[in-house]
Amino acid sequence: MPLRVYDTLKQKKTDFVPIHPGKVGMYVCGMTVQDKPHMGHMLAFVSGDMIRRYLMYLGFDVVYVQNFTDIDDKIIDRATKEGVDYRVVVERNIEAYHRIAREVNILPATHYPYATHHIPEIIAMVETLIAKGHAYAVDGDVYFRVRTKPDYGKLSKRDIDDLISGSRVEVGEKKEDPLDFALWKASKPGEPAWDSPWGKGRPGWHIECSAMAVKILGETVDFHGGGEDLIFPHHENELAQSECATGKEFVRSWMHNGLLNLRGQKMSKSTGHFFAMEDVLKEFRGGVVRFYLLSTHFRSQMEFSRERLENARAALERLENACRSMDERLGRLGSGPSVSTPAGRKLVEAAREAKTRFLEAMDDDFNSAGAIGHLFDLIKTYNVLLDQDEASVAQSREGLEAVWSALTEFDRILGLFKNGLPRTQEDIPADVQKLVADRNKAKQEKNFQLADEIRRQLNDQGFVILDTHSGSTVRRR
RNA sequence: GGCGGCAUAGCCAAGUGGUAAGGCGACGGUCUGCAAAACCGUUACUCCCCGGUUCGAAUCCGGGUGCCGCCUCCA
Repeated sequence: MPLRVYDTLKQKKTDFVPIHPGKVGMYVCGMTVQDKPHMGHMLAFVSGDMIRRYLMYLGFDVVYVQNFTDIDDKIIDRATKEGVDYRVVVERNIEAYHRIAREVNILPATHYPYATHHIPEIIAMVETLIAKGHAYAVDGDVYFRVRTKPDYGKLSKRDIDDLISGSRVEVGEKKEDPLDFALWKASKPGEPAWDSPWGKGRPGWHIECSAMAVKILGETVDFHGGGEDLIFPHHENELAQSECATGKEFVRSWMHNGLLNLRGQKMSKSTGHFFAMEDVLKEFRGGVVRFYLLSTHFRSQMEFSRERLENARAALERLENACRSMDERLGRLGSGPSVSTPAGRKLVEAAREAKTRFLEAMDDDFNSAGAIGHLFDLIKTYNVLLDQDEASVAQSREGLEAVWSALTEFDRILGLFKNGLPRTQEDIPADVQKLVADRNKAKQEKNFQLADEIRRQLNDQGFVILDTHSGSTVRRR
Protein backbone atom coordinates (compact mmCIF):
# COMPACT_ATOMS: atom_id res chain seq x y z
CA MET A 1 0.00 0.00 0.00
CA PRO A 2 1.41 3.38 -0.90
CA LEU A 3 1.96 6.19 1.54
CA ARG A 4 -0.99 8.57 1.44
CA VAL A 5 -0.61 12.12 2.66
CA TYR A 6 -3.20 14.80 3.20
CA ASP A 7 -2.32 18.17 1.74
CA THR A 8 -3.79 21.34 3.20
CA LEU A 9 -3.73 23.04 -0.19
CA LYS A 10 -5.46 20.30 -2.17
CA GLN A 11 -7.61 19.39 0.84
CA LYS A 12 -7.30 15.70 0.13
CA LYS A 13 -5.00 12.75 0.52
CA THR A 14 -2.82 11.76 -2.38
CA ASP A 15 -0.19 9.10 -2.96
CA PHE A 16 3.21 10.35 -2.02
CA VAL A 17 5.64 10.64 -4.90
CA PRO A 18 8.98 12.18 -4.01
CA ILE A 19 10.40 14.87 -6.27
CA HIS A 20 13.71 13.05 -6.39
CA PRO A 21 13.41 9.26 -6.12
CA GLY A 22 14.54 7.98 -2.76
CA LYS A 23 14.86 11.45 -1.27
CA VAL A 24 12.59 13.68 0.76
CA GLY A 25 13.01 17.34 1.55
CA MET A 26 11.00 18.44 4.54
CA TYR A 27 10.75 21.88 6.10
CA VAL A 28 9.07 22.39 9.44
CA CYS A 29 8.50 25.88 10.73
CA GLY A 30 10.35 26.13 13.99
CA MET A 31 9.99 28.65 16.74
CA THR A 32 10.24 32.36 16.74
CA VAL A 33 12.46 32.29 19.77
CA GLN A 34 10.94 35.04 21.82
CA ASP A 35 10.02 32.66 24.64
CA LYS A 36 10.52 29.15 25.99
CA PRO A 37 9.08 26.12 24.24
CA HIS A 38 5.64 25.02 25.42
CA MET A 39 3.52 21.93 24.94
CA GLY A 40 1.91 23.30 21.79
CA HIS A 41 5.31 23.54 20.13
CA MET A 42 6.03 19.96 21.08
CA LEU A 43 2.91 18.77 19.32
CA ALA A 44 4.23 20.29 16.13
CA PHE A 45 7.80 19.11 16.53
CA VAL A 46 7.02 15.62 17.79
CA SER A 47 4.56 15.18 14.91
CA GLY A 48 7.19 16.34 12.46
CA ASP A 49 9.74 14.04 14.01
CA MET A 50 7.39 11.05 13.84
CA ILE A 51 6.74 11.78 10.16
CA ARG A 52 10.41 12.12 9.49
CA ARG A 53 11.19 8.88 11.32
CA TYR A 54 8.57 7.05 9.29
CA LEU A 55 9.96 8.37 6.03
CA MET A 56 13.39 7.22 7.15
CA TYR A 57 11.92 3.84 8.11
CA LEU A 58 10.56 3.56 4.58
CA GLY A 59 14.09 4.02 3.34
CA PHE A 60 14.00 7.61 2.20
CA ASP A 61 17.01 9.81 2.55
CA VAL A 62 15.37 12.64 4.47
CA VAL A 63 16.73 16.16 4.65
CA TYR A 64 14.86 17.67 7.57
CA VAL A 65 15.01 21.40 8.09
CA GLN A 66 13.69 23.20 11.13
CA ASN A 67 14.42 26.89 11.31
CA PHE A 68 14.81 29.32 14.15
CA THR A 69 13.39 32.73 13.43
CA ASP A 70 15.84 34.66 15.55
CA ILE A 71 14.89 38.23 14.74
CA ASP A 72 11.49 39.87 14.91
CA ASP A 73 9.60 42.59 16.76
CA LYS A 74 8.71 40.44 19.75
CA ILE A 75 12.27 39.35 20.29
CA ILE A 76 13.40 42.96 20.19
CA ASP A 77 10.66 43.92 22.63
CA ARG A 78 11.66 41.17 24.99
CA ALA A 79 15.33 42.10 24.86
CA THR A 80 14.52 45.75 25.43
CA LYS A 81 12.39 44.88 28.42
CA GLU A 82 15.18 42.79 29.91
CA GLY A 83 17.80 45.34 28.97
CA VAL A 84 19.91 42.80 27.12
CA ASP A 85 21.08 42.24 23.58
CA TYR A 86 18.48 40.43 21.50
CA ARG A 87 20.93 37.57 21.02
CA VAL A 88 20.79 36.80 24.73
CA VAL A 89 17.08 36.10 24.47
CA VAL A 90 17.55 34.13 21.27
CA GLU A 91 20.34 31.93 22.55
CA ARG A 92 18.62 31.19 25.82
CA ASN A 93 15.47 29.99 24.09
CA ILE A 94 17.26 28.02 21.42
CA GLU A 95 19.26 26.25 24.06
CA ALA A 96 16.04 25.47 25.94
CA TYR A 97 14.59 24.08 22.75
CA HIS A 98 17.47 21.69 22.18
CA ARG A 99 17.42 20.51 25.78
CA ILE A 100 13.72 19.74 25.59
CA ALA A 101 13.95 18.19 22.14
CA ARG A 102 16.51 15.72 23.50
CA GLU A 103 14.23 14.95 26.41
CA VAL A 104 11.31 14.06 24.13
CA ASN A 105 13.63 12.16 21.82
CA ILE A 106 13.27 14.36 18.76
CA LEU A 107 16.00 13.44 16.30
CA PRO A 108 18.30 16.35 15.51
CA ALA A 109 17.29 18.11 12.32
CA THR A 110 19.59 17.91 9.33
CA HIS A 111 19.73 21.71 9.35
CA TYR A 112 18.69 24.37 11.85
CA PRO A 113 18.93 27.54 9.79
CA TYR A 114 18.75 30.91 11.53
CA ALA A 115 17.17 33.90 9.83
CA THR A 116 20.05 36.18 10.76
CA HIS A 117 22.57 33.81 9.17
CA HIS A 118 20.82 34.08 5.81
CA ILE A 119 20.56 37.80 5.29
CA PRO A 120 22.31 37.65 1.87
CA GLU A 121 19.90 34.98 0.61
CA ILE A 122 16.95 36.95 1.95
CA ILE A 123 18.13 40.14 0.29
CA ALA A 124 18.69 38.29 -2.96
CA MET A 125 15.17 36.93 -2.93
CA VAL A 126 13.71 40.34 -2.16
CA GLU A 127 15.70 41.82 -5.04
CA THR A 128 14.37 39.15 -7.37
CA LEU A 129 10.84 39.93 -6.27
CA ILE A 130 11.39 43.65 -6.90
CA ALA A 131 12.93 42.95 -10.30
CA LYS A 132 9.92 40.86 -11.27
CA GLY A 133 7.52 43.55 -10.14
CA HIS A 134 6.18 41.55 -7.20
CA ALA A 135 7.63 43.88 -4.61
CA TYR A 136 8.50 47.53 -4.11
CA ALA A 137 10.63 49.58 -1.76
CA VAL A 138 9.33 52.59 0.12
CA ASP A 139 11.49 54.59 2.53
CA GLY A 140 13.66 51.65 3.53
CA ASP A 141 10.79 49.16 3.76
CA VAL A 142 10.05 46.59 1.09
CA TYR A 143 6.55 45.20 0.59
CA PHE A 144 5.21 42.27 -1.36
CA ARG A 145 2.60 43.30 -3.90
CA VAL A 146 -0.11 40.77 -3.16
CA ARG A 147 -2.24 41.71 -6.17
CA THR A 148 0.46 40.44 -8.50
CA LYS A 149 -0.17 36.88 -7.38
CA PRO A 150 -3.57 35.99 -8.88
CA ASP A 151 -4.03 32.85 -6.79
CA TYR A 152 -3.05 34.51 -3.51
CA GLY A 153 -5.18 32.95 -0.77
CA LYS A 154 -5.22 29.48 -2.27
CA LEU A 155 -3.67 27.80 0.74
CA SER A 156 -5.85 29.38 3.40
CA LYS A 157 -8.91 29.46 1.11
CA ARG A 158 -9.29 33.16 1.48
CA ASP A 159 -10.75 35.46 -1.06
CA ILE A 160 -8.49 38.40 -1.66
CA ASP A 161 -11.38 40.86 -1.60
CA ASP A 162 -12.67 39.58 1.73
CA LEU A 163 -9.28 40.17 3.25
CA ILE A 164 -9.20 43.84 2.53
CA SER A 165 -11.83 44.75 5.07
CA GLY A 166 -9.93 42.92 7.79
CA SER A 167 -6.46 44.10 6.93
CA ARG A 168 -4.65 46.75 8.89
CA VAL A 169 -2.14 49.34 8.06
CA GLU A 170 0.19 50.16 10.91
CA VAL A 171 1.12 53.72 11.52
CA GLY A 172 4.11 54.67 9.43
CA GLU A 173 3.61 51.99 6.82
CA LYS A 174 3.42 53.18 3.27
CA LYS A 175 1.84 50.26 1.49
CA GLU A 176 0.30 50.59 -1.93
CA ASP A 177 -2.38 48.20 -0.85
CA PRO A 178 -3.42 47.29 2.70
CA LEU A 179 -2.99 43.61 1.83
CA ASP A 180 0.69 43.96 1.05
CA PHE A 181 3.07 42.61 3.64
CA ALA A 182 6.63 43.46 4.61
CA LEU A 183 9.61 41.63 3.15
CA TRP A 184 12.11 44.00 4.70
CA LYS A 185 11.64 46.47 7.51
CA ALA A 186 13.72 49.57 8.03
CA SER A 187 15.16 49.62 11.52
CA LYS A 188 14.81 52.36 14.08
CA PRO A 189 17.93 53.68 15.76
CA GLY A 190 19.29 51.25 18.32
CA GLU A 191 17.53 48.21 16.88
CA PRO A 192 19.46 45.25 15.48
CA ALA A 193 20.02 45.98 11.81
CA TRP A 194 21.67 44.64 8.69
CA ASP A 195 22.82 46.58 5.64
CA SER A 196 20.72 46.23 2.55
CA PRO A 197 20.15 48.00 -0.76
CA TRP A 198 17.27 49.77 0.99
CA GLY A 199 19.25 50.88 3.99
CA LYS A 200 19.64 49.36 7.43
CA GLY A 201 16.90 47.02 8.43
CA ARG A 202 15.80 43.48 9.13
CA PRO A 203 13.82 40.80 7.30
CA GLY A 204 10.04 40.70 7.53
CA TRP A 205 8.47 37.72 9.19
CA HIS A 206 7.83 35.31 6.30
CA ILE A 207 10.73 35.82 3.96
CA GLU A 208 13.33 33.95 6.03
CA CYS A 209 11.51 30.65 5.62
CA SER A 210 11.20 31.11 1.87
CA ALA A 211 14.84 32.00 1.45
CA MET A 212 16.15 29.23 3.68
CA ALA A 213 13.86 26.52 2.34
CA VAL A 214 14.80 27.32 -1.24
CA LYS A 215 18.47 27.54 -0.40
CA ILE A 216 18.69 24.26 1.48
CA LEU A 217 15.98 22.15 -0.11
CA GLY A 218 15.57 23.65 -3.54
CA GLU A 219 12.78 25.52 -5.24
CA THR A 220 10.20 22.81 -4.62
CA VAL A 221 10.09 20.93 -1.34
CA ASP A 222 8.25 17.68 -0.70
CA PHE A 223 6.76 18.57 2.66
CA HIS A 224 6.27 21.77 4.55
CA GLY A 225 4.73 21.60 7.98
CA GLY A 226 3.82 23.48 11.07
CA GLY A 227 0.87 24.36 13.26
CA GLU A 228 -2.50 25.10 11.77
CA ASP A 229 -2.23 28.64 13.05
CA LEU A 230 0.58 29.26 10.55
CA ILE A 231 -1.59 28.66 7.49
CA PHE A 232 -2.55 32.29 7.42
CA PRO A 233 -0.76 34.56 7.07
CA HIS A 234 2.64 32.89 7.42
CA HIS A 235 2.44 30.02 4.98
CA GLU A 236 0.17 31.83 2.58
CA ASN A 237 2.75 34.60 2.32
CA GLU A 238 5.68 32.22 2.19
CA LEU A 239 4.03 30.41 -0.66
CA ALA A 240 3.29 33.64 -2.55
CA GLN A 241 6.84 34.97 -2.19
CA SER A 242 8.53 31.73 -3.07
CA GLU A 243 6.46 30.96 -6.12
CA CYS A 244 6.77 34.51 -7.41
CA ALA A 245 10.51 34.45 -6.88
CA THR A 246 11.20 31.04 -8.42
CA GLY A 247 8.29 30.57 -10.78
CA LYS A 248 7.97 27.02 -9.46
CA GLU A 249 5.54 25.17 -7.26
CA PHE A 250 6.88 25.75 -3.74
CA VAL A 251 5.51 22.79 -1.81
CA ARG A 252 4.16 19.39 -2.83
CA SER A 253 2.32 18.69 0.42
CA TRP A 254 1.47 21.09 3.20
CA MET A 255 1.08 19.33 6.52
CA HIS A 256 -0.52 21.16 9.41
CA ASN A 257 -1.00 19.82 12.87
CA GLY A 258 -4.06 20.64 14.96
CA LEU A 259 -3.53 22.99 17.84
CA LEU A 260 -3.18 22.09 21.46
CA ASN A 261 -5.81 23.56 23.72
CA LEU A 262 -5.66 24.27 27.40
CA ARG A 263 -9.02 24.42 29.11
CA GLY A 264 -10.65 24.70 25.72
CA GLN A 265 -8.41 27.48 24.46
CA LYS A 266 -5.40 27.41 22.22
CA MET A 267 -2.05 27.59 23.99
CA SER A 268 -0.24 30.69 22.98
CA LYS A 269 2.88 32.54 23.92
CA SER A 270 1.38 35.96 23.60
CA THR A 271 -1.43 35.34 26.06
CA GLY A 272 0.69 33.48 28.57
CA HIS A 273 -1.90 30.73 28.27
CA PHE A 274 0.42 27.76 28.07
CA PHE A 275 2.37 25.12 29.90
CA ALA A 276 6.10 25.55 29.53
CA MET A 277 7.78 22.30 28.59
CA GLU A 278 10.35 22.61 31.32
CA ASP A 279 7.54 22.54 33.89
CA VAL A 280 5.75 19.62 32.30
CA LEU A 281 9.01 17.66 32.21
CA LYS A 282 9.49 18.12 35.93
CA GLU A 283 6.52 15.84 36.39
CA PHE A 284 6.40 13.64 33.31
CA ARG A 285 9.17 11.88 31.43
CA GLY A 286 9.76 12.81 27.82
CA GLY A 287 8.51 9.41 26.70
CA VAL A 288 5.18 10.01 28.40
CA VAL A 289 4.81 13.40 26.74
CA ARG A 290 5.65 11.84 23.44
CA PHE A 291 3.20 8.98 23.87
CA TYR A 292 0.48 11.44 24.77
CA LEU A 293 1.15 13.61 21.72
CA LEU A 294 1.28 10.67 19.34
CA SER A 295 -1.84 8.94 20.62
CA THR A 296 -4.05 11.34 18.72
CA HIS A 297 -3.76 11.91 14.98
CA PHE A 298 -1.54 14.94 14.45
CA ARG A 299 -4.10 16.86 12.44
CA SER A 300 -6.64 16.70 15.25
CA GLN A 301 -6.95 19.40 17.77
CA MET A 302 -5.98 18.17 21.22
CA GLU A 303 -6.78 19.12 24.75
CA PHE A 304 -3.95 19.30 27.26
CA SER A 305 -4.45 18.27 30.85
CA ARG A 306 -2.63 16.57 33.67
CA GLU A 307 -5.23 13.81 33.63
CA ARG A 308 -4.45 13.01 30.01
CA LEU A 309 -0.75 12.88 30.68
CA GLU A 310 -1.41 10.54 33.59
CA ASN A 311 -3.47 8.39 31.30
CA ALA A 312 -0.58 8.32 28.84
CA ARG A 313 1.83 7.39 31.60
CA ALA A 314 -0.31 4.44 32.66
CA ALA A 315 -0.62 3.23 29.08
CA LEU A 316 3.10 3.55 28.46
CA GLU A 317 3.81 1.59 31.63
CA ARG A 318 1.69 -1.25 30.30
CA LEU A 319 3.93 -1.36 27.26
CA GLU A 320 7.07 -1.11 29.38
CA ASN A 321 5.98 -3.93 31.64
CA ALA A 322 5.37 -6.19 28.68
CA CYS A 323 8.83 -5.36 27.32
CA ARG A 324 10.47 -6.19 30.65
CA SER A 325 8.53 -9.39 30.85
CA MET A 326 9.78 -10.42 27.40
CA ASP A 327 13.31 -9.37 28.11
CA GLU A 328 13.39 -11.38 31.29
CA ARG A 329 12.19 -14.50 29.49
CA LEU A 330 14.59 -14.00 26.62
CA GLY A 331 17.38 -13.60 29.14
CA ARG A 332 16.47 -16.89 30.81
CA LEU A 333 16.39 -18.69 27.48
CA GLY A 334 19.98 -17.82 26.80
CA SER A 335 21.29 -18.87 23.44
CA GLY A 336 20.11 -22.47 23.39
CA PRO A 337 18.13 -23.89 20.49
CA SER A 338 14.66 -22.49 20.02
CA VAL A 339 11.77 -24.80 20.69
CA SER A 340 8.72 -24.46 18.49
CA THR A 341 5.67 -24.22 20.73
CA PRO A 342 2.01 -23.48 20.02
CA ALA A 343 2.15 -20.14 21.81
CA GLY A 344 5.39 -19.30 20.07
CA ARG A 345 3.84 -19.89 16.68
CA LYS A 346 0.91 -17.71 17.67
CA LEU A 347 3.27 -14.96 18.72
CA VAL A 348 5.10 -15.06 15.42
CA GLU A 349 1.80 -14.77 13.61
CA ALA A 350 0.56 -11.99 15.90
CA ALA A 351 3.78 -10.03 15.42
CA ARG A 352 3.49 -10.32 11.66
CA GLU A 353 -0.15 -9.24 11.77
CA ALA A 354 0.55 -6.30 14.09
CA LYS A 355 3.36 -5.12 11.88
CA THR A 356 1.20 -5.17 8.78
CA ARG A 357 -1.54 -3.21 10.49
CA PHE A 358 0.85 -0.81 12.15
CA LEU A 359 2.41 0.09 8.82
CA GLU A 360 -0.98 0.37 7.15
CA ALA A 361 -1.99 2.93 9.73
CA MET A 362 1.26 4.85 9.25
CA ASP A 363 0.82 4.76 5.49
CA ASP A 364 -2.55 6.42 5.94
CA ASP A 365 -1.38 9.98 6.56
CA PHE A 366 0.93 9.02 9.42
CA ASN A 367 -1.82 7.76 11.68
CA SER A 368 0.28 7.14 14.76
CA ALA A 369 -2.81 6.86 16.96
CA GLY A 370 -4.17 3.95 14.97
CA ALA A 371 -0.70 2.42 14.81
CA ILE A 372 -0.38 2.55 18.59
CA GLY A 373 -3.68 0.70 18.84
CA HIS A 374 -2.23 -2.15 16.79
CA LEU A 375 0.86 -2.16 18.93
CA PHE A 376 -1.33 -2.75 21.96
CA ASP A 377 -3.16 -5.54 20.18
CA LEU A 378 0.17 -7.32 20.06
CA ILE A 379 0.84 -6.62 23.73
CA LYS A 380 -2.54 -8.02 24.58
CA THR A 381 -1.96 -11.20 22.58
CA TYR A 382 1.34 -11.66 24.37
CA ASN A 383 -0.20 -11.18 27.79
CA VAL A 384 -3.10 -13.49 27.09
CA LEU A 385 -0.84 -16.26 25.82
CA LEU A 386 1.37 -15.78 28.83
CA ASP A 387 -1.64 -16.10 31.06
CA GLN A 388 -2.91 -19.22 29.27
CA ASP A 389 0.33 -21.12 28.90
CA GLU A 390 3.37 -19.44 30.34
CA ALA A 391 5.69 -22.35 29.60
CA SER A 392 4.79 -22.40 25.95
CA VAL A 393 5.61 -18.71 25.68
CA ALA A 394 8.74 -18.87 27.79
CA GLN A 395 10.27 -21.72 25.76
CA SER A 396 9.83 -20.04 22.41
CA ARG A 397 12.69 -17.79 21.61
CA GLU A 398 11.29 -17.59 18.11
CA GLY A 399 8.00 -16.17 19.42
CA LEU A 400 9.55 -13.81 21.94
CA GLU A 401 12.03 -12.50 19.42
CA ALA A 402 9.34 -11.95 16.82
CA VAL A 403 7.39 -9.76 19.21
CA TRP A 404 10.48 -8.01 20.49
CA SER A 405 11.67 -7.21 17.03
CA ALA A 406 8.25 -5.92 15.94
CA LEU A 407 8.15 -3.61 18.96
CA THR A 408 11.68 -2.47 18.23
CA GLU A 409 10.65 -1.51 14.72
CA PHE A 410 7.57 0.28 15.96
CA ASP A 411 9.69 2.30 18.29
CA ARG A 412 12.06 3.34 15.56
CA ILE A 413 9.03 5.19 14.25
CA LEU A 414 7.41 6.30 17.48
CA GLY A 415 10.59 7.11 19.38
CA LEU A 416 9.10 6.44 22.78
CA PHE A 417 12.31 5.07 24.27
CA LYS A 418 15.60 6.88 24.02
CA ASN A 419 17.70 3.86 24.90
CA GLY A 420 15.80 1.09 23.24
CA LEU A 421 12.96 -0.99 24.63
CA PRO A 422 12.92 -1.20 28.42
CA ARG A 423 14.78 -4.19 29.82
CA THR A 424 14.89 -5.85 33.19
CA GLN A 425 18.61 -5.65 33.67
CA GLU A 426 18.89 -2.26 35.23
CA ASP A 427 21.78 -0.97 37.21
CA ILE A 428 20.60 -1.47 40.74
CA PRO A 429 23.02 -0.10 43.34
CA ALA A 430 24.67 -2.69 45.58
CA ASP A 431 23.16 -1.31 48.77
CA VAL A 432 19.71 -1.59 47.27
CA GLN A 433 20.39 -5.15 46.17
CA LYS A 434 21.53 -5.90 49.69
CA LEU A 435 18.28 -4.56 51.11
CA VAL A 436 16.29 -6.70 48.70
CA ALA A 437 18.23 -9.75 49.78
CA ASP A 438 17.70 -8.85 53.44
CA ARG A 439 14.01 -8.50 52.84
CA ASN A 440 13.79 -11.84 51.07
CA LYS A 441 15.49 -13.42 54.06
CA ALA A 442 13.11 -11.69 56.46
CA LYS A 443 10.18 -12.93 54.43
CA GLN A 444 11.44 -16.48 54.52
CA GLU A 445 11.76 -16.21 58.28
CA LYS A 446 8.23 -14.79 58.33
CA ASN A 447 9.55 -11.63 59.90
CA PHE A 448 7.00 -9.54 58.04
CA GLN A 449 7.45 -6.52 60.21
CA LEU A 450 11.09 -6.22 59.12
CA ALA A 451 10.16 -7.03 55.53
CA ASP A 452 7.63 -4.23 55.46
CA GLU A 453 10.11 -1.85 57.04
CA ILE A 454 12.66 -2.60 54.32
CA ARG A 455 10.01 -2.13 51.68
CA ARG A 456 9.28 1.32 53.08
CA GLN A 457 12.96 2.13 53.09
CA LEU A 458 13.39 1.10 49.46
CA ASN A 459 10.36 3.06 48.49
CA ASP A 460 11.92 6.15 50.03
CA GLN A 461 14.97 5.56 47.89
CA GLY A 462 12.84 5.40 44.77
CA PHE A 463 12.55 1.67 44.27
CA VAL A 464 9.48 -0.52 44.14
CA ILE A 465 9.48 -4.12 45.23
CA LEU A 466 8.04 -6.71 42.89
CA ASP A 467 7.20 -9.91 44.70
CA THR A 468 7.00 -12.98 42.51
CA HIS A 469 7.05 -16.74 42.99
CA SER A 470 10.74 -16.83 42.35
CA GLY A 471 11.64 -14.21 44.93
CA SER A 472 11.50 -10.46 44.96
CA THR A 473 13.11 -8.06 42.57
CA VAL A 474 13.28 -4.33 42.55
CA ARG A 475 12.73 -1.66 39.99
CA ARG A 476 13.15 2.07 39.82
CA ARG A 477 9.97 3.96 40.36
C1' G B 1 -19.91 37.41 8.72
C1' G B 2 -16.11 34.42 5.57
C1' C B 3 -13.04 30.01 5.63
C1' G B 4 -11.47 25.32 7.86
C1' G B 5 -12.33 21.42 11.28
C1' C B 6 -14.68 18.37 15.00
C1' A B 7 -19.02 15.56 17.48
C1' U B 8 -17.69 7.43 18.66
C1' A B 9 -18.62 4.18 26.06
C1' G B 10 -17.28 7.52 32.68
C1' C B 11 -12.61 9.76 30.17
C1' C B 12 -9.02 9.58 25.90
C1' A B 13 -9.14 7.67 20.95
C1' A B 14 -8.79 4.61 15.91
C1' G B 15 -12.12 3.38 12.31
C1' U B 16 -14.67 6.99 5.30
C1' G B 17 -19.94 1.54 2.73
C1' G B 18 -20.14 -4.79 5.25
C1' U B 19 -22.13 -5.01 10.62
C1' A B 20 -17.90 -0.77 16.69
C1' A B 21 -9.50 -1.20 17.35
C1' G B 22 -6.78 0.24 21.41
C1' G B 23 -5.63 2.88 26.08
C1' C B 24 -7.17 4.95 30.91
C1' G B 25 -10.79 4.35 34.74
C1' A B 26 -14.45 1.32 37.16
C1' C B 27 -16.10 -3.44 38.67
C1' G B 28 -15.10 -8.85 39.26
C1' G B 29 -11.05 -12.35 39.58
C1' U B 30 -5.80 -14.64 39.75
C1' C B 31 -1.39 -14.05 42.51
C1' U B 32 0.20 -12.53 47.63
C1' G B 33 1.90 -13.03 54.79
C1' C B 34 -0.38 -8.25 53.73
C1' A B 35 0.10 -4.64 50.27
C1' A B 36 1.82 -2.77 45.87
C1' A B 37 2.77 -4.12 41.11
C1' A B 38 1.51 -7.33 37.33
C1' C B 39 -1.90 -10.21 34.66
C1' C B 40 -6.93 -12.10 33.14
C1' G B 41 -12.21 -11.07 32.50
C1' U B 42 -16.48 -7.67 32.20
C1' U B 43 -17.53 -2.78 30.71
C1' A B 44 -20.97 1.19 23.33
C1' C B 45 -27.24 -3.96 20.41
C1' U B 46 -24.43 1.40 19.02
C1' C B 47 -21.31 6.01 16.82
C1' C B 48 -24.93 14.45 18.43
C1' C B 49 -30.25 14.92 16.19
C1' C B 50 -33.73 14.49 11.84
C1' G B 51 -34.41 12.94 6.93
C1' G B 52 -32.38 10.56 2.33
C1' U B 53 -29.32 7.08 -0.90
C1' U B 54 -28.15 1.73 -0.48
C1' C B 55 -29.26 -5.25 0.09
C1' G B 56 -26.31 -2.87 3.87
C1' A B 57 -23.99 3.68 6.75
C1' A B 58 -20.43 5.60 12.54
C1' U B 59 -18.77 5.87 7.52
C1' C B 60 -22.07 8.81 1.50
C1' C B 61 -25.90 13.06 0.61
C1' G B 62 -29.32 17.06 2.58
C1' G B 63 -30.97 19.77 6.88
C1' G B 64 -30.38 20.92 12.07
C1' U B 65 -27.76 21.47 16.94
C1' G B 66 -23.30 22.07 19.73
C1' C B 67 -18.01 22.89 20.17
C1' C B 68 -13.15 24.57 18.38
C1' G B 69 -9.52 27.08 15.20
C1' C B 70 -8.04 30.92 11.50
C1' C B 71 -9.40 35.82 9.33
C1' U B 72 -2.15 39.64 9.61
C1' C B 73 1.48 37.76 17.56
C1' C B 74 1.32 32.38 17.39
C1' A B 75 3.65 25.32 16.57
